[in-house]
Amino acid sequence: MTGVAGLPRDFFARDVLGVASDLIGVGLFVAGVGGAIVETEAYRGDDPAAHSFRGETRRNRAMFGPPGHAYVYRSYGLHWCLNFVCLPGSAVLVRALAPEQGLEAMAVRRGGALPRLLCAGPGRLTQALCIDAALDGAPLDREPFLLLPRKAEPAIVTGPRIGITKAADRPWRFGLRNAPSLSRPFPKLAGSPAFPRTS
DNA sequence: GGGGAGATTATCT
DNA sequence: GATAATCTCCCCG
Repeated sequence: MTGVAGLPRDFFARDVLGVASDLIGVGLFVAGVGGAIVETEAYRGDDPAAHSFRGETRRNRAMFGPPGHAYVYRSYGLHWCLNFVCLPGSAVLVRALAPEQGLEAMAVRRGGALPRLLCAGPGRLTQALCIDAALDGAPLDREPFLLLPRKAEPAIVTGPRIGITKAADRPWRFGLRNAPSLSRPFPKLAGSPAFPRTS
């Protein structure tokens, strides 16, 4: 098997929306530290919110490379964010994990954060897993990465992507329903009993 | 060459 | 809720 470890060959070489959804529940480990992916977002080349929308730059070069590799970029000058490259110009942002392995290492790297907050956000999970520019463009089927297929069909919820202004209405955020480590809750459906119109 | 926005987060009010 | 931290790219001169 030559694909990403345990995942079907060409798992990433298809529409980014399907990849983002199918990544929920997949195990992500870096040097043995990590857990199950519980939140992702899809960014496509024809999507004004995507870094690749205006063409290739030094920062986004990995987004135009082969599928199944990492795209790591610095966010707001402080944090690193991890993406999985799919078809050229498209990628999945990994936003949150449910911590499983290496809890102590994560806690040290995260300054003693509560377990629920170790990997609950794109900047938090990269800090917990020691992901930075050194892994930009790295293949996901080799060390230090390890990806393991999910064991059961997860209950997936969707909603608008977080923190963007362009194409903000597209529901391209995917999550594991009721996961404690989500970066933020998913919005309830409008008109549901949880949100009575009080006007 | 300069100013502002951005796929964020910790800390304070 | 508001704000600071301060990298990279974009757009306008």
